Amino acid sequence: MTTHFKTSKALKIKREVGENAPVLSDDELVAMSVRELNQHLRGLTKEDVVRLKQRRRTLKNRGYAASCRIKRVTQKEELERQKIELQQEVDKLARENASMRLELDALRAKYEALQCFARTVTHGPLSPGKGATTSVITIVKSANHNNSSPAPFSAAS
Amino acid sequence: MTTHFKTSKALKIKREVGENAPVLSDDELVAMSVRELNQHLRGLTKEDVVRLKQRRRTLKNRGYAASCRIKRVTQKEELERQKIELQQEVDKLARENASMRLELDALRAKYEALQCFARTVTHGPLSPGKGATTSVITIVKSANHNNSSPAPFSAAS
DNA sequence: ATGATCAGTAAGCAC
DNA sequence: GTGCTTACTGATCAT
Repeated sequence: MTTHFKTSKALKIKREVGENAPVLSDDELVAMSVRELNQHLRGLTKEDVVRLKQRRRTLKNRGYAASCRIKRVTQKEELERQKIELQQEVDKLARENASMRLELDALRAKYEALQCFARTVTHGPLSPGKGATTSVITIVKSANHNNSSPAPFSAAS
Repeated sequence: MTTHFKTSKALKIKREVGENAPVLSDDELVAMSVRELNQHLRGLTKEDVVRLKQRRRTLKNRGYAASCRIKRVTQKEELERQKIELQQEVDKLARENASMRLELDALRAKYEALQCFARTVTHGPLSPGKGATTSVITIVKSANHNNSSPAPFSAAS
């Protein structure tokens, strides 16, 4: 449905060419170097020179505008891409975080249970005195680490 | 829109200017309602009517284009703002994460040391072993236990 | 009719 | 002079 034809501007230039041959297409003109342009400028009126240069400038501007729009869209897409990426990272970290928090709480519970157990074992059978103010226990243990039974102590959560 | 006081009929100005009636500013024209416009359209040539309506349309378009540009900039700024916000959240979660990981590792070490200790106590003070590389574990228990602040249990290997 | 957006244009800035 | 950006414009689409 887009009205796109090769000759872009209907609003543009009136062509009272008569016998003049407009042998320069837009693509050619815009892609031309300055020196190439000067060759084609030979034998033209000062007005024609100005006119041709202006047409070249306009064509260049058309391209610049297109580049500018493409760049704008690209940057916006890039921004949205980064945003999604960051959001995914947030989700991932939040999941890790929750998981670790659970693990930490579970381990804390296990540790405290084991601590209670150790306390009962070490000075449970002994005379408790009154309030268990401070006790220092020193154990000498060997470096024999072949525990065949996996968990000698476990606390139900 | 700013010129909307009461329509005082006493200040009514006649504009029987014959055919010369261009005294309508852009702001007035663009802010005018259709009915107000029709009032100003009376007694004008069909061509003038078309011309005035076209000028109004152009002025409106000018405003639409400005809104469009503002919207574009606003959306881009919003995207960048959200991006910064997400980045900060990532940083915060990552810090929490690292901190928890440290805490978890420390607690695991404490737990395993305590587990070893409990094993030796429960299995009796035997374990002669052969190589008998020995390690000393010291436990200091006090009556006031807030866990995790001071290490109540320390292992030297 | 109104509002929004697209592509092209000239003006303006920066190099 | 070249390239980029902005405001404006008409065309076009959607409501």
